[in-house]
Amino acid sequence: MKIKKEVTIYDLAKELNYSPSTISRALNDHKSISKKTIKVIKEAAMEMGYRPNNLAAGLRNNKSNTIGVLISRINRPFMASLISGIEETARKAGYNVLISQSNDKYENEISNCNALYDSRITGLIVSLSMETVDMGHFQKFVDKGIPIVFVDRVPDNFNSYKVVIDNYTAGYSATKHLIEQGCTRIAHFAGAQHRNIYEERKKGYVDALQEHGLSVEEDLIIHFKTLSFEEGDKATKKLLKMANPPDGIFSANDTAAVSAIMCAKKMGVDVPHELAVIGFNDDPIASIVQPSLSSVSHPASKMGAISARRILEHSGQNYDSNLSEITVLGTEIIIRDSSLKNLHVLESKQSR
Amino acid sequence: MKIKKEVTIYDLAKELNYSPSTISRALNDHKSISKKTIKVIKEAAMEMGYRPNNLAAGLRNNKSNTIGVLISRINRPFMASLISGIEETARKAGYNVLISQSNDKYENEISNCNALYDSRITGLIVSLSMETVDMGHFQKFVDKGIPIVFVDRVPDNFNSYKVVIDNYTAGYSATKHLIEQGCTRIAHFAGAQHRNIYEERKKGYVDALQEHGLSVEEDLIIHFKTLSFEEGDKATKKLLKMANPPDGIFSANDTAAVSAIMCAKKMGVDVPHELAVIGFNDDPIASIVQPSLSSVSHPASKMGAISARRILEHSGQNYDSNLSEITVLGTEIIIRDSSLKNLHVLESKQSR
DNA sequence: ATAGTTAACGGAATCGATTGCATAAATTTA
DNA sequence: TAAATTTATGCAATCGATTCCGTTAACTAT
Repeated sequence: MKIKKEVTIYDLAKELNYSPSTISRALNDHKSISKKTIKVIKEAAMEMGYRPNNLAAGLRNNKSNTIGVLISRINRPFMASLISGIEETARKAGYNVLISQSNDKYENEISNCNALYDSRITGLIVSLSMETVDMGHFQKFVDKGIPIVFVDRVPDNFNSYKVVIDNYTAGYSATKHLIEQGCTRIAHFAGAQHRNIYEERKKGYVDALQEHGLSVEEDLIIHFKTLSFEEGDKATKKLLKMANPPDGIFSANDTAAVSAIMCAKKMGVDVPHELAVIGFNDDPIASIVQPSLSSVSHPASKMGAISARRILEHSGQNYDSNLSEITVLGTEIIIRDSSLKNLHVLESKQSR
Repeated sequence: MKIKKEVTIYDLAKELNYSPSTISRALNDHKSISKKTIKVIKEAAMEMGYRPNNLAAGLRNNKSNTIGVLISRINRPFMASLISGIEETARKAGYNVLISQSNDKYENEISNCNALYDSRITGLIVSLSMETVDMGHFQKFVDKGIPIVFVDRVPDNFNSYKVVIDNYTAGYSATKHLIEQGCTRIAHFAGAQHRNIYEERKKGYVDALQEHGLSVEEDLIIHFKTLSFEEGDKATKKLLKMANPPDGIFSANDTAAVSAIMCAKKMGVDVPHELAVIGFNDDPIASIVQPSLSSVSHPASKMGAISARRILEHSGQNYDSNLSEITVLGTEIIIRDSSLKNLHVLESKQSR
């Protein structure tokens, strides 16, 4: 197999009798090169099959036109959509996207962080691992002036760009929705409380209860480790066996919410009339499960796009150094069957 | 904000009174450097916070220890798991992963392909876009000796590594399963026939019918464009309204299969007794929908891991140049409620 | 017409790691 | 002990693009 040699700006220079400097400038539309020369050079470059060597340029400029992404897991609907949004935006601007997953392990987050750092990424987009508390591994980026955008799972003790949703309001609204549907004993499937998103969702839940004159019962707040299907199943079983079981559940994610629905059905508990359920994320499963799951929809892809744009803006020319800019996006309560008690009441009235 | 300067091998050389060559060799465990010197240099490197500059090394070696991934869409369960497998394997070997999605557009595939090429990736992992027919854009990789691994959606006219599942057998088995459950008029939701996976699944379907003495009716084979939920809903409606409707459906993906189940329920057709359904991919929704969807499970993450390993092996030293190595993985029929007629028959017999 | 500008381009250093070749020292062999 | 190896290290070119600093020529202003 013959290996073709790559065309460089030196080859172009020789061919066209220009210096490499001129070639380089022409290819970058430098103002001090005449339009005519630029045209000639670009055409020759095209014809000779010239392709820029990003590594060489990166070495010289000490950056690689690459955005690094550091997340917990790729194969979660939210994360996949997030990446999708990042990739789309980045690529349109001619940037590459490097991904790495921590699998929610602090150690992996550190080593991936270092690997991305070594790759001279232009900026870093992070959704923290479940375990992460100390933020030391991100300091080197700050020291080097490399922008970091935290998405969704963000730290509260680190000054940087942040792109989040209003978890508090979402939690409040979801809970309020259940209250409006007539629930009076609402349980909450809470995530790890050192992660902002879960803490805020819980706060919204608590405040909604209190502001509507309902008591907050610790028994009804289940603290999950991973909000998995299994955990949800177990928690639901326990709740429904209580002497005074809840009539509603606000789950901090959809996986656990779906497990609650399925567990309730298995136990002969009617959803939504005996137990109304609302989840979080609006995963694809939410509209498939029966009764379909009400949920809070998350603009995942948009969050990715915005995060990428933050980095592009930061490395652009007209960049206004305001490192702690926080973007808060709205959410939407998607009401489906799992929480719709009122309508049904209405219907049964009509059918009498 | 103060920007810290990076430590290079020259800094180490000056500090330790060695030449940069020695530093470089020591850091790479070159045999011609004494273990003592290596130890001294590595410790100093650690202490001074040295981090290798991948761009410089990449420029010199004309490769970047990076695996490029070119897929249609990230936010599909199968693809997300595939990437997850690639990333995990690559990172363990110290490789980075660059991702790009074509959104199933031929044009995007070409431009992403070029972008990855320009990034001097060590190898490329591809799952073809729905539109791709011509393979010209991959030739430059071959010319440069850069390995390409096609995964899942592979070409049949291009000599390269391939990692696939046995789609024919899977299609055959899925159809056979329906036949064994007593179905006699089995419809097929077929994908774009120029993509190997869909063509082979259909072939398996056709052969299974014929070998079991069932006729192949063109009316029962619906050719989809994207196998979306909407398409599936429409197709199911049409099928069930036929004078002689099918009693089984083998769908080439789960999305369309789920839509069939939901459509049938809406139309009052009992699944599985009046209509048995089996899908493909074993997406998370398969176990959530009711009745739960039988499906063919795809070892997505494993396929990703194997693909990555192919590239690592290729660029390793003891590489045996056998460019057309094809890996075929097995699949598993996951039987759930949507296709289980026999058991039910048994149960109803017992209950008499 | 002469000084002052501007436009268009070239020279050469630079980014940081790698490596073929050369050399010096240490060790073994004859 | 001289010669032949082996071991450990240094020199300097190289990868390809970028950019600071000139330099020349053409052009403008006074």
